[in-house]
Amino acid sequence: MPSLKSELKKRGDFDSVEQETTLAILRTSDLLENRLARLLREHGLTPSQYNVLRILRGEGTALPCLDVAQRMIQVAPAITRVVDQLLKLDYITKTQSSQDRRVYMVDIKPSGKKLLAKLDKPILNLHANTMRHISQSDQKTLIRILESIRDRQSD
Amino acid sequence: MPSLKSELKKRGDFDSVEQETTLAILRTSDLLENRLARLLREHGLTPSQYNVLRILRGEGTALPCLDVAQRMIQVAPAITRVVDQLLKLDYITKTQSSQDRRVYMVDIKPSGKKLLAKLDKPILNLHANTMRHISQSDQKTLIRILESIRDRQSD
DNA sequence: ACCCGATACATAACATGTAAACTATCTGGC
DNA sequence: GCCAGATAGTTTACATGTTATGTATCGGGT
Repeated sequence: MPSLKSELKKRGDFDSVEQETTLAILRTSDLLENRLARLLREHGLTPSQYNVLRILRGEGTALPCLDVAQRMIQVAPAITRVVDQLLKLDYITKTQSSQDRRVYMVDIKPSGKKLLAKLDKPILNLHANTMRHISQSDQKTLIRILESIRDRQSD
Repeated sequence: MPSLKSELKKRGDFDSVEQETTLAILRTSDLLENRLARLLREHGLTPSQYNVLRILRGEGTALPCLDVAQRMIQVAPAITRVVDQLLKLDYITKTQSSQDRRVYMVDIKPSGKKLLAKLDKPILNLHANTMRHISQSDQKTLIRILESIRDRQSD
């Protein structure tokens, strides 16, 4: 563990470098989430709905609800509702599996794919714009450090 | 709370380094948020409630609701409810200002300060543990890059 | 064949974020 | 003074995340 005590004294608002790092990540994430949410809202989608569609398009085949949940790092109840929403919006299908009747397979419809296709470029632009002042080298550094933070976690 | 962080690395034709950077930030933030939320929950607090208490303790004096909201980068309606919750929990006070009767000042009570004092060390430990494998130098790099991402945003 | 634990979802209850509309109050210009 | 517009908060409606709990179904061991 790094030298906590030496840093404790003059850190101003922060109790430790670790805390400052954490807050920096949380704040930045919040900013990015909001920007993405705003863009998606213009197209009538929420971030969760968008993520489900992205997963289904990426997979290229129908998936059980829980598989979608797993890829979104989310819990079952959240998926149930998002799937319901997307069904209402007519972007996906949901069919009970005949092999295992507990399972419901969801798949993206052409209308969903069309919507995603319309979103691809604006979203790419959004991300490019957000990072336009950050060098590729800094971005790679960022990715590397963040990855090591995530990978080293036990739970 | 999921805890299964499958790092799927699929590169679509519209992916980019910028997008990867964004996703890295969002995923890491999600992880950190969840860990903090779990710790706070053990003490009966939500992250929002904790943040309000932290702000009030840090300020050292009563604040108008909207000032609290501003510091949390949140919108008014969210604050109204969190303040209500904290009132019910008896951790804060809320009094109408006599100068401007539209304004309601909120302040932390001794019970709130006591709770925060109990939380300080566990939270410090949590952050330290999360970052235990990350060098101080990497953390500072991280903070610098994230800061420049946030600072360069127009909105 | 039957029961019991595991699995896939769904539902309920709660907290929070967002936008939009509403109330109360203040303030500047007339 | 009075009124129009701004400001502080609240309320409402909606989507989502969380935990706890319920329901249907599957599957293995006896």
